[in-house]
Amino acid sequence: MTEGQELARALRAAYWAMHRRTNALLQPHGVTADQFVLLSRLADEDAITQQELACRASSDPNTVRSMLVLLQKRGFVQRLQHDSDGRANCVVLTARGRRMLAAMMDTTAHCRRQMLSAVQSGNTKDLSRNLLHIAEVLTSTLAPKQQSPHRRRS
Amino acid sequence: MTEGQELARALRAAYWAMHRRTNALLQPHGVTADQFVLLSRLADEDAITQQELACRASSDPNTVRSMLVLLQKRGFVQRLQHDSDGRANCVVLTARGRRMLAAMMDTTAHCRRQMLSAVQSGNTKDLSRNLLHIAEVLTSTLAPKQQSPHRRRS
DNA sequence: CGAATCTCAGGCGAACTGATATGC
DNA sequence: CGCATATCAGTTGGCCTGAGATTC
Repeated sequence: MTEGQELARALRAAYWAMHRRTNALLQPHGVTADQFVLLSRLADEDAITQQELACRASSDPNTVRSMLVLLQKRGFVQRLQHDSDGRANCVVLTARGRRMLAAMMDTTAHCRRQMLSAVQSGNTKDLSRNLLHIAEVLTSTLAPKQQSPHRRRS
Repeated sequence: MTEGQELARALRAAYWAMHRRTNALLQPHGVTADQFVLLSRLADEDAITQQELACRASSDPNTVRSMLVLLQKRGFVQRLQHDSDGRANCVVLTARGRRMLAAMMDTTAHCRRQMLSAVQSGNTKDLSRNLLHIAEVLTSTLAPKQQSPHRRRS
């Protein structure tokens, strides 16, 4: 019965170790680990809405907005009007944002390599899939009525 | 080369899913997920120093202190003078703290079960070990000059 | 002496809540 | 109309830094 606790503890330990290490590595760049996550997720697929970005970055729309405002001031991202939906914004990486992201990727490459090498028998795919599955199970049951973590008037 | 990013992303997704879910479950108790972690780690081995507790909870001494002050006000923990070391405090769970912890454990039991069931082929031990190994690798190299911020000197 | 442990003050990024405006 | 997306204001818990006091 303590297996669940062990897993929870290990998950927390691994995440915070990664987070702290990334923050320390990125400090010279003047960017936080969470901002790095946003830029990184944004590079996967450009021109997505803030909500979509929040979903991919395991964050929420309000937090993403304030972070984007900051990143936009520094010229890393740009928010454009959506073509077909007047409500939405399209977030895109600027050329400067891409250069910065490349530099950050380089800085943190060794850290990622360390993480991969720490996995026994090298089945990192399994590890990632299991983690994603855990996330899936826990978020899908967050709001029984709807999946997205949005309020609903009762 | 993107495997490291996938792992990092999956790790973040799983952790935050767990954290948000736990926070939501514990909200009626008036306790946060991080406070739950502290009490839980404290139940493993009572009467440990704040620094040791910070290490086990993947946190830092300053944060642990402020959290303990809050938990002490509510009567969940007590901080006593260390027997042999005048500098250190011994943190112990009160009877009320143990009752609250038991209630919280009960509330979050289903969540932990969900996490375990989400792991394919049921090798949760491997998963936990891999995660702990990742944490170990990343923290041991955090400060090249001095080992981990709170490690016991042999 | 230096090193370790805790306390205290302060700042800050990020998560969260709630309300509002606007477009679907 | 309801619903969805984004903005804005404000609060909060927790992470972090740096200082100081005390003890080993």
